[in-house]
Amino acid sequence: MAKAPTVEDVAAHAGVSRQTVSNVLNTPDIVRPATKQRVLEAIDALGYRRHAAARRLRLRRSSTIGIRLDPYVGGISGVVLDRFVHAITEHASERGMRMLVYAARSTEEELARLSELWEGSEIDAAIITGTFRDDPRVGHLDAEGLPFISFGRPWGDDDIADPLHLWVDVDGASGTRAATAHALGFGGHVSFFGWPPGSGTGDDRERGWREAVSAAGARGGRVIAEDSVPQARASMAAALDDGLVTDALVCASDSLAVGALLALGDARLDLPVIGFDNTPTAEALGFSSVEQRPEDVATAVLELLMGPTGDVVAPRRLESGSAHALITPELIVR
Amino acid sequence: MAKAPTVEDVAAHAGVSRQTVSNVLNTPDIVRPATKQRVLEAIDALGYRRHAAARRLRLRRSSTIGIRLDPYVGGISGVVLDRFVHAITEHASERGMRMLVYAARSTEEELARLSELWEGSEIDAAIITGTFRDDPRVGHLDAEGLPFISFGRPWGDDDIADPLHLWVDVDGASGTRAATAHALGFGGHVSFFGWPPGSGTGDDRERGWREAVSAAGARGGRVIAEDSVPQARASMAAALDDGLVTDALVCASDSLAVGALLALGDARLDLPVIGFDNTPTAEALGFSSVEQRPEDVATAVLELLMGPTGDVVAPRRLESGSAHALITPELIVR
DNA sequence: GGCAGCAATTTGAACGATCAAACTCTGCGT
DNA sequence: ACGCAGAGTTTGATCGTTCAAATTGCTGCC
Repeated sequence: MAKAPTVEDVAAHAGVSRQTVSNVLNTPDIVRPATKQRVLEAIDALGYRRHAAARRLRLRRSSTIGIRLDPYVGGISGVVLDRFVHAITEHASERGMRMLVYAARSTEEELARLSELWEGSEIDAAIITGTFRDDPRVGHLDAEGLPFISFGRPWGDDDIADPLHLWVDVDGASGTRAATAHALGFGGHVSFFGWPPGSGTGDDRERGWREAVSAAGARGGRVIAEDSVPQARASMAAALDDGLVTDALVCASDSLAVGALLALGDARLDLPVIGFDNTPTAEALGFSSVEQRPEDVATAVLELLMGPTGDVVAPRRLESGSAHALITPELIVR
Repeated sequence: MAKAPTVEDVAAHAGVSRQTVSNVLNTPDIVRPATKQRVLEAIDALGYRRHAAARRLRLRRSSTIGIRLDPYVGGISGVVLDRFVHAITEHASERGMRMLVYAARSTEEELARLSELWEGSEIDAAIITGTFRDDPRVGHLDAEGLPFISFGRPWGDDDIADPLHLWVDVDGASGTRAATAHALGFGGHVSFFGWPPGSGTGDDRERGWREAVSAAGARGGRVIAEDSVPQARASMAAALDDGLVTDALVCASDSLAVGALLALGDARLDLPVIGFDNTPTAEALGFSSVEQRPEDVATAVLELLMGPTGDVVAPRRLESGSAHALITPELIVR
């Protein structure tokens, strides 16, 4: 292809100067309409497009956001993140932003990559996911001065009133509450199938079930397993052997739900099982599941990071109550 | 944070000139060891990092590759692509390349986005996926002069001897051949569950089964369904009603396999089912499946696009037989 | 007529890196 | 003593854009 045209070429073609072309693109209001018209025609005629690198150099901003692609670990649940990444890419593009992805196998590697990208001015901000209590990434990124936001709350003592950083999360308790309310339509004994206690996310989801059950004056048991189908199947099989009788089952994840369904099948039992994450597997096997709404998460993330309509990174201030967004998930009934 | 140091700052700190610092970074061999040492120490002391935008502007190359994030359409199979994207991100980073993702809802939108990125010098090359016969993207990208490679073959009359563009694909026939060979261990009647004819990928996978069955002097039927679990379940139920008797089943996808398993369960039948793509669902439900090896695909893609070890985009020439790579998939037995 | 005031446009400089050409220094042969 | 080769290093120019300051052209007013 021929050399790409520059502002100078456009200027010559339109019979104006460099800066006027720049003004047409950046501050069109200060250019006389007739001139603007001529410049726009020249841009069109030459097929001019701003050179991204030159612009970035001059503006000292890359208009790019970094996000990690998590390693594939097998299992069912990468999908929520993948959908989130897709949604954020779409919305970022609408605001003139680009998404740069990086791969990392560990938190240390992730921080190394992020420092590299930030110090090399390749990104203006980062989105981190799967935050946990006392997450080392928070301190590190704060120290580097890299603006960031997390999908996942800090899980501090009071993450809402005393925000340590910007975050967006899904209200897990609300999801299991809705699931439990729906499940109670099948009978008064609704059990919960969750993860070992200690994970913020898991405890939150269990709380929703507990609240809904007690609010309805109903009852239910609680079964625990690690988040893998075989382990879930085994745990649930044991629980059934031990005489767990229940009218419906609310699960902390679709993996647990699949394991439960398999165990129920083995025991020739059939009862409603509700999963969490609404993965393709839930859709394929046809069980109900709580949908995290990654689209809404993506919108909220950009709003906190760039303001309601801006096209530059301008993180919301860390003030009590306004530094986060809590998305209400939706129960998909099947 | 303080202003990031530049080459000039490093130079001053080390008592040398701009260019010497640049030489230490780019052509270390021509710098005297003692000088190099001093410069490296200065770089370390100041925490210097090259400014990506400045470098890109001067070098007229972005060291960035664009790849589309496919919209989430539901169903089971986005996973292969996600794993591929992850793998390519990892390997690209090892070669000093970055991956920029973009979202598009249609082929037209994809081309618009790619033109934008290419004309704005944001990317040096693109990777497209899911190519089909007479894919409009090929002509368009060729016309624009954007170097690209596809994951998925062109499906032309002779895509190997007369390459239209660079491509890497998985040898589907080889996968189903292996699956069928394994299935024949369960009896001499192995059937194939595939998609309606006409899709290159589907026909290719069917061919592998056909070849393996006839090579073994065995027999088998052929059932067809669209790639969705409910449709697969219905088609397979009908086939079973019609008296399809078989010792094992080889499927064109994990979606079909899940549908088949559900139909078999309904009919109280139990026979080995082998899927394709080795999705998390196959792992979760515990059926065998053909693994596409996205890692190998990623390596091959970069090799064709950048040469065996280069760190610049330098597409392989379009010569018969050397413009593609065909990856042999692996049967995962469960 | 002359000039203030303003809008529209132009010119010079800068962003931070690398290439190409110019320069310095040492060692060696004559 | 002089010139030359070559390694090592420095200086000037450039990539394409935007900011800041300077310039031009016009209107209205005294």
